[in-house]
Amino acid sequence: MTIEPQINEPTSNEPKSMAAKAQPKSDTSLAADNGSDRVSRIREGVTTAILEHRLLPGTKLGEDEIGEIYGASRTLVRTALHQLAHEGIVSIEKNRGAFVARPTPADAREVFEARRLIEPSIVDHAIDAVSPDWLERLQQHLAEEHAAETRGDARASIRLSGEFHRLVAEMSGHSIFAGFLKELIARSSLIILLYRRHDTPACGTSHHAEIVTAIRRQDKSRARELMLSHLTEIEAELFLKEPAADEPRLSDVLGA
Amino acid sequence: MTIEPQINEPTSNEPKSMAAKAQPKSDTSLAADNGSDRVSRIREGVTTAILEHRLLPGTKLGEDEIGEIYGASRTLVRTALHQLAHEGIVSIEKNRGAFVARPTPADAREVFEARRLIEPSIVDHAIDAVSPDWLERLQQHLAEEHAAETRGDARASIRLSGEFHRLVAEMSGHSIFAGFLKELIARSSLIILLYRRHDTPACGTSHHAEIVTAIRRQDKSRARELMLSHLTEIEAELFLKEPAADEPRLSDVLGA
DNA sequence: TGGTCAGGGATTGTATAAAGTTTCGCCTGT
DNA sequence: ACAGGCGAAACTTTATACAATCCCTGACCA
Repeated sequence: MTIEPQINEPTSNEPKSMAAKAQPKSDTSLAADNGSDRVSRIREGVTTAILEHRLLPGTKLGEDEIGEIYGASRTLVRTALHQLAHEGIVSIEKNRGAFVARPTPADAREVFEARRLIEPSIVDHAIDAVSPDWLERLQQHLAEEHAAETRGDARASIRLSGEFHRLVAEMSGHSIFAGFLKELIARSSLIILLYRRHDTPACGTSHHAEIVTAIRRQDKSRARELMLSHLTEIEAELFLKEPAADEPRLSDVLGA
Repeated sequence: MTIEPQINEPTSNEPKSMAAKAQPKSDTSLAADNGSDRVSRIREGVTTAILEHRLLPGTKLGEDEIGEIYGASRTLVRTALHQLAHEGIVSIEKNRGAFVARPTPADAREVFEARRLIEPSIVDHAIDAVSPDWLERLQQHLAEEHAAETRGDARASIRLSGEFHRLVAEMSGHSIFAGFLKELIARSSLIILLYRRHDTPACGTSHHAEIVTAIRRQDKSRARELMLSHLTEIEAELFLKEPAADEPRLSDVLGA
C-alpha cells in the first residue's frame, strides 16, 4: 500500500461542502452546464492524474473518496468512473469497485497496432485541414513540451507528449478517429508506465517537431512515415513480457 | 408521432415486479452476473431494436418507459442509455432525454472511412487466426443470412448483415478493433436506414460469401480487397446530401 | 390575428437511504 | 498453536424521493 493517490486539481480547490452549496446558487443560467460539468470535471481530473502517472495501475478508486475530493455525490462519481471504464483506463470489478486499469502485454500490442494503423491516416487528414491557426497551436505545443522537459517536469512532460497526438487528431477534424485515438493515448500512458525499459524521457520530443515540420510542408508521405516510425520506436522501448497477471505487485512489495 | 417503439425481447418477458425479486434469490453464484446483466439486457435489447430498424432515428427513449418494459429502475436504464450514447447510437440532450441518434452525412462519411481503414486489417488478423471452428461459425452465419433473405425477413436480414462483420472482428482476436468496429457497425445501421437510395436488400450477401471463401483459402490480399470493395459499394449506395437537419420528416408527414 | 408571457405538467438530474455482497478480524474448537 | 467458521464493518449496488429544468398550452395584449 505504498501508492498514494494524490488527486490534485490544478485550479479550483475549495472546501467540499462549500462547493456543493455555493455553486447551484451562484449562477442560474449556467446551472445546467454545471451539473454536467461536475461529471466532466471528475472525469478529466482522474484522467489527467492517470496521464501524469500520479495514479498508478491497480490503485483503488473509491467512490466516497473521490466524491469527497470533488464535492460530489457518489452518483456523479459513479457515472464518471463508468465512462472511464468504457475508455479502458479504469477497470470496474463487480462488487469490488473501480481500479486504475492494468493493461496486459497483449493489450499493449493491440493498442500500438491500432495506433500504427490509425495515426498515419490522421496525419493525412490533418495536412488536408492545415491552417495558420493550427500551425500556431502546434508550434505552441512544441514549446510547452520543450519547456516541461527542460524544467525536468516529468509529469507534465508525459502528459504533453500524449496530448500532442491528441492535438493532431483534433486538427484532422475526423471526430471518430479523434475519439478512438483519445482512448488509445490514455491507455498508452498506462502501458508506458508499466512496461517501459529505461527511464528515457517520455517519447522523443524531437520526433514531434519533425512531424510538425512535415505537416507544415504538407508532405503527406513523409509525415505518415515519421508518425509510423515514431510509434514503432515507442513500442520498441517497451518490454512486453507476460508479468504473470498481478504477481509483480507481490514481488514489488516483497522487495520493499 | 407515428413511430412506435416496439421493444420486444424475444425470450423472457415476465412481469416486472417478479423479475426484480425472483432472480436475486434463484441463483447465488450467478447473482453477480445477473446484476450487471440487467444493464446489459437493456443495452442489448435497445441495440438490437436499433440494428433491426425497429427503432427509428429521433425516437424518444424515455427512462420510465424503458424501465417499465424491462422491469428495471431508472438507475439501470440510465446507465444503459449512457453506454449507448458513448457508442454513438443514442444521443442524450441535457434535460431533454435520450433519443435514437440521427447521424449526419458528415458522420456517415467518417464512419465508412474508418471502416475502410480498419476492416481490411481485421480480415488480415482473422486469417491469421483461422480455424475449423471459426470457418464453421462463418459458414453457419452465411446460412442464416441466406435463410433470412429467402424468407423475406428484412429485419433479421439487416441485423445479420452487420453481425457478419462483427463476427469477423471477433474472429480476429483483436479486442480493440473489435470494440471499435462494433460501434461503427451500429452507426452504419442507422446511416443505411437514413441515407439508402434504393431498397436493395441489405448489403450483398454474396459479398460475404466471397469474403469467407477468401478467408478459407487464407488469401489475405484478396480478402482485404473484397472487404474494401464491399464497404465502398455500400457507401456508394448512399445518398449523402445534407437533409437540412430534420426537415425531411416534415415533408414525409405532409406526404402522408 | 399574431406574438409574448406565465402556469401546469412531465421529465430529467441529483441526492439520500436501503439492500446485498465481500472482506477482514476474532473467536472457538481441535 | 493452528485451522475453520462466525460476525461485523465497509463497500458497492439498487431503488426511491426530491429538486430543478424544460416544453407545452392557454390566456392576455398589441
